[in-house]
Amino acid sequence: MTTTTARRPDVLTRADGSPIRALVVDDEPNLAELLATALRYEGWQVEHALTGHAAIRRAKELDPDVVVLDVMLPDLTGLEVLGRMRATHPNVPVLFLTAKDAVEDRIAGLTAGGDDYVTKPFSLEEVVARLRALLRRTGATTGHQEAQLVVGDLRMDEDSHEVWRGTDDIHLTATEFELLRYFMRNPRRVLSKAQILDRVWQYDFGGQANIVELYVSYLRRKIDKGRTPMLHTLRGVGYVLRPA
Amino acid sequence: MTTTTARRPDVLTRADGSPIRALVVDDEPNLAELLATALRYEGWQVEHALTGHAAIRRAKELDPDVVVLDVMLPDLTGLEVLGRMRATHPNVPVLFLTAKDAVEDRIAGLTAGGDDYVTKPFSLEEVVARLRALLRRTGATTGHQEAQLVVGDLRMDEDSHEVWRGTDDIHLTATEFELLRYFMRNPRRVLSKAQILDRVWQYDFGGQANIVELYVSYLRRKIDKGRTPMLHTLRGVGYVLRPA
DNA sequence: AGCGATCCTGTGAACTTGCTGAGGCGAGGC
DNA sequence: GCCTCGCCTCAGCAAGTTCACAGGATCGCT
Repeated sequence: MTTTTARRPDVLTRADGSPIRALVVDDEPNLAELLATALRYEGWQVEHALTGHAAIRRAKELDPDVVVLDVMLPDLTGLEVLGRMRATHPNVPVLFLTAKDAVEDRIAGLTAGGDDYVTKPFSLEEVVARLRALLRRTGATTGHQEAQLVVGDLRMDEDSHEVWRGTDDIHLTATEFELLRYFMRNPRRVLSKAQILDRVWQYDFGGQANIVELYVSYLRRKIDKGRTPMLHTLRGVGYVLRPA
Repeated sequence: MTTTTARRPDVLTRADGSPIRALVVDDEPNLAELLATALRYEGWQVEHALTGHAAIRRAKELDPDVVVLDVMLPDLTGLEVLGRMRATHPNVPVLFLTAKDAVEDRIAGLTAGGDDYVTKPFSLEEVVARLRALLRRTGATTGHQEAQLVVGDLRMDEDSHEVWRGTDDIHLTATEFELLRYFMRNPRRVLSKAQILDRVWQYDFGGQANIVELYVSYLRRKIDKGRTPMLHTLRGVGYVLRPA
């Protein structure tokens, strides 16, 4: 329970093999904690800051590989923080968090430098996926594979959102895609419905738990139908994706 | 972890392969930051100066390959800066930024030497495209291709603004052209509506977000109608241009 | 076998997202 | 000054997606 590395086949690291350093900037402690936990679980080293000024200061000390930045901070706007941070770290990629309905929450320029953003409420899988995409682009290294996830004859390209089983390509909706990505990032590992709900659905989802069963059912129809099944149910425990 | 190169197939570099050096001169910090971010994303090394005097000084030290110069600076006029800069760097190409309603004869004088200008508010794609055009003329090199972009049987000549699909030539309006250029510079890559809006529309565009859908619809009518579609929608994610 | 718990999936409603026709507005050409 | 063209808004429709619900199937246990 001490080591936090090599839990998964696809841990990203810095070029020298040391852990990715992430800086989370959000003034909402619960949300920041949620994010920090998820990122630590990726094997990354996480710091967090509550204000724009604190963020700029921490960035100087930490020299982070990636920054998660709420655009609505008590003291500075996202663009201001970005500008000041870019003065010392011109290339660090930033993932912005914005409210969905912040009416004309001017996002202008936020993605101009290849940065990205997600709207609240988000799912952790999505945040992690986008951070990984940003890191891949700026040269963090993974043991072996690149933007493709492969389990058995199942293949997923995270960048283009394409999925194949063998030679057939498979069209998935956004939610189905995220669910499958979660499975593919955790092959041969049993995932409970609660875990799935926490990772794949938005953090404020308040619906029925059987939504997971429903989507597993959709997925099976698309990836297992007429083939050797890869998605298995462990009654009372959860689901597992196993190579055929 | 600091490398910003080789993200795209068409990165411009200096003759010896080192990154392009750009100097951005504008007294408006947000705008300068926006430009710097976009140019860094092109893989260039960017410095910026807030005043004419600072610009002249930085130019001497930096020996830039290209300069982006606001004609309205607090201390000197564009012409003055240009003159002094040309004393030390007679050939460096300059892209001027001017207000829409600037006096035209002034600009005529400024661009006489093969330089170029764009009016504010501009779109990042336009600025980048013009800078690339200036650099091409002064001998910066790109890996392989020249002023032509090719994706599948789609072909675009950036200099002449001509576009062909197969043997048919296609007439596009200015906005359609920029949108397609953005797609063609990022083939097989999913582009979100936000990214597109950020890059292709003017930075102060405050209108309806569905303008992107509208123009994608126009583009499809012109390049995909009656053919194998190349422009695909990924619901909830964005659009992607894929060779047929 | 029988029983409860668990899981699967068809149905349909609500909602979201994307597409496109109609039309207003302004700039530029004639 | 009129006409054309390009840019854009708006609104309605179409299609795709998400989700609740509930009845039926399956499983594990006794």
